[in-house]
Amino acid sequence: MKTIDSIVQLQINQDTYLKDPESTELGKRILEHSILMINELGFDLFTFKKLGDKIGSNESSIYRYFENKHKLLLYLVSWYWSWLEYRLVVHTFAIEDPKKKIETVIELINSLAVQSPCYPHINAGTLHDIMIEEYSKSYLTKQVDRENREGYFEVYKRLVKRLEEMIMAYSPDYPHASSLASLVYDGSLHQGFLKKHFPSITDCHDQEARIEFFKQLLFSTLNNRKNK
Amino acid sequence: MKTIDSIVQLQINQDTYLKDPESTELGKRILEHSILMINELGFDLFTFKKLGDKIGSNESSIYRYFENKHKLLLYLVSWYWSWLEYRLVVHTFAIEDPKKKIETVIELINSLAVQSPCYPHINAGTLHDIMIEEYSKSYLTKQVDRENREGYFEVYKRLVKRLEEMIMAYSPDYPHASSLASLVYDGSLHQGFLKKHFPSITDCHDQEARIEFFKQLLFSTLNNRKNK
DNA sequence: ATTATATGATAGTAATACTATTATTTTTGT
DNA sequence: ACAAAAATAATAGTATTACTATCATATAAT
Repeated sequence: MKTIDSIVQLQINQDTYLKDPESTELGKRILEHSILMINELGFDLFTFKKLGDKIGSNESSIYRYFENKHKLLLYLVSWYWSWLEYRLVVHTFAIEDPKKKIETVIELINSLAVQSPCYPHINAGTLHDIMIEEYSKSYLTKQVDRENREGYFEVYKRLVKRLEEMIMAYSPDYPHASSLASLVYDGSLHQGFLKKHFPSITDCHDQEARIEFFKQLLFSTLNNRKNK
Repeated sequence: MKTIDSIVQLQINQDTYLKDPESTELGKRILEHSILMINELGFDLFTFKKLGDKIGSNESSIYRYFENKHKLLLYLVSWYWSWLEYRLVVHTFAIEDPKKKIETVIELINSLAVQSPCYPHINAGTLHDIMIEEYSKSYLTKQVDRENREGYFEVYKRLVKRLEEMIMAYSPDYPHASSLASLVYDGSLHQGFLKKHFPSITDCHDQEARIEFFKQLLFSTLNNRKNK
């Protein structure tokens, strides 16, 4: 019997691509190897030319799938958040206890990425590394406001709002639920970066430590407020 | 009588520049207008050619001060952190109460940048905006480990450690002092970005709200631990 | 067998991120 | 005031990037 995960299709914003990369073999090769290459070279040194050479295809063919590498990054980022959102919903839906719900979210955000059976060409672990090293570049641009209006960041904002709602369910009188929620998402990736490159300014040297850190942070903040 | 701030010279890592931009008029013009231009165009579209045109100087002359625009960004970032470090030390040195010390740091990090009288050509407000929009790009590179070894991020790490020490003085048994400290620095800039571009996922719509948010976050976390 | 459609190969453009060389101006030391 | 040194400007040139355009070929669908 198939697991639920292996029948799930993720919806990615159609404006990120010209031609759906999931619809062809070449498209999937583009996704697979762009993830590996961005991780190897870094986003700045990654080019469609190099990717074409790697997969034995032509630069011009890749341009038929993605307008440019920025859009490809937006695609990958959306894919990552969509996959996390799916797992988050599945894992928290049936939970009644608001505290347990929040704990589960923190665990999911900070766990090493789980591979999706439906997308064997997308290496979730490598994609998670890209999120740590390159994610900010997808929104630290001069076009961020236009792209935001055009809906490129919807999944991410929805994810933050889901956590925000859980926080409000747990502590209705806490006044900074959305800042706290966005802090957990951004902070988790940032602590992941520090662990790799600036270990002297973080104590979260593995995912367990990170989970502990954020759980304690969040519940102290909320409980303290409660008793106020 | 001169204020103390107007006799202070900031020490910037000498490897960020080829020729000290503070030593000449042209150097100061480079600093002044690079800040304005990076803010206007964004770091990605900013080039030495455009800067040269703007200040009526030649591209090649700018290359004599900075190896490339990445090094210039490292310079500006170091300048920002150095100026904050200086103000932080001055404002907290004489404070005895560990709680008051931490509160002061959070206020300084989240206050609109104060102009340095010694550096009229460096617009601290604009530089703060650059920190919000471009700072991450200074370390999200493939050379980050080498550059870290070469000392380019020392001021920043020292700043984090200063807050870390204050946290430990306040709560010696808290196990995540450095992660909490780095979270405050990174989180403050990130909340600043959200306010500008993704206002729906933050409640910190002005600096007072941000200060309140981080103070409450930090002291709840630490106090909860204390009573444990 | 014909025709769409997808992919590949090639060429070309403007901009970027420089390096190198030479000319001109400014500063300074005597 | 003048020569030497230092700083800056002007010009040219290179490899790479980020594309666009055109045309050829392979594959699939009717």
